[in-house]
Amino acid sequence: MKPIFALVDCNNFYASCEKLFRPDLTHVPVVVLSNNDGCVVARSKEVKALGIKMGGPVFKLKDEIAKYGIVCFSSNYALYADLSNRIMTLLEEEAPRLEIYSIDEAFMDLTGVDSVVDFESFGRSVKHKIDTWVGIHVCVGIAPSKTLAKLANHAAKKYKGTKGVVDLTNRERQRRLMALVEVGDVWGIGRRISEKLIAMGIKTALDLADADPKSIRLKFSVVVERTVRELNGVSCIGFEEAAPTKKQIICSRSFGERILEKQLMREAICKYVTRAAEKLRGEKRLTKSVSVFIRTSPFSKGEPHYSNSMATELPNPTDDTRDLLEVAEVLLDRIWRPGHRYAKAGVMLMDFYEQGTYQCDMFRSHEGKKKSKELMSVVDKINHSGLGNVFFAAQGVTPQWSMKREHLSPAYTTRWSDLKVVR
DNA sequence: TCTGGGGTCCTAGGACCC
DNA sequence: TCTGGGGTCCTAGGACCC
Repeated sequence: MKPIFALVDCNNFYASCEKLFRPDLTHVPVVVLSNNDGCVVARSKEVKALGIKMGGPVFKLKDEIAKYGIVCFSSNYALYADLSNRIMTLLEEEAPRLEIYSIDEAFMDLTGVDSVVDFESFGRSVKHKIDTWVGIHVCVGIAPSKTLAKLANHAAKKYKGTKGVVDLTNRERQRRLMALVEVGDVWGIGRRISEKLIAMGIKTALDLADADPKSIRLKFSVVVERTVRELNGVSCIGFEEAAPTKKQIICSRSFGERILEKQLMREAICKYVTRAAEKLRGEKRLTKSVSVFIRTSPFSKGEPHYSNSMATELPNPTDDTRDLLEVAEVLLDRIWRPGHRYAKAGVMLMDFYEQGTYQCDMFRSHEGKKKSKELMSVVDKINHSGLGNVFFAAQGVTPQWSMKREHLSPAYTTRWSDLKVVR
């Protein structure tokens, strides 16, 4: 049977989450900022209507923010993740199979569903449920490939008449829509490739669908060839129900203030190592490779730039924070150059092994490994319980370098004291 | 003064081997 | 003077996504 996909995508997700608990902001333009309150990462529909672009640095938007009374929020990932979980849980009840694609969108496998109910009615009932049970509005696009489902969702968002649901299983309808969509709006076609396509005279999604897949492959890559086939209703990107295991883990941050002292940088690196190790244990994996990078701001003029990274192999795969801290500090010693104003640093883990599959060397006792496992699981348990926070002293107690979050909303859904009160 | 963070996949080219 | 062919592995860089 030919597969059918639905893409459910939340409207202006982060901005909608912030508005959910602030009815006074219902029709007010709202933006959500990146870490350090640096760039705009989400916009409410009022802000989009003002023509304000995604990703722009906030300091360049100061005039517009004042002029239109735009309300700014620092990103509050605990809130967004919690609302995302509620939505995904409801979606799981609706479809036999669900692929959670990102924090605010998921693919549903609707293959065969039309023997029970037509696709559009199905989409409408899903939308109604999320809209009313969670209060976050979603759009639904339905089509025989993921790329077309993305396109259908794009149309559901753009055209009011669709009321948020588009069934794009009909070929004629697919072609009519594709003729209206710019090639750069197709999933998988970014800025670089769309520039090249336009120069070749391929301007719309339909032009791309009608291009010869073989010659597209020669000029670009198999990835773009796949997109051409997907636009023609041939599903090349399959359904992935289980989240694939991670191949690398990165923890990096820009600093709230520039770092000049090595001791402060050491604290930051230790903090990132600790977080990365927690994620690694969450993935139930061991790592054999650690890398550390530090850099000055690429934007600052009139000061020397410095950027460096270094990686190392561990003798044995590990998930013990202490092992990782030890090598990370050595790496930092080797790349640290005094006299720079550092803006960002990070830690990357890669080369993962499943727990229990690696042949360990004979110098590390079995007893030692067991102790390490127990210690790490106690640390993780305490930190997840909300009862307290234990950490390694190396990361510092009161970091001066932590990020700026001057417009943070309360933890409405994850902290008792921040619960919304209705009077 | 102030420009995010975390991922994946593909390709080309070099090193090395027989 | 003549200077192959085929394969693998690794890495860096580019491109994309949310």
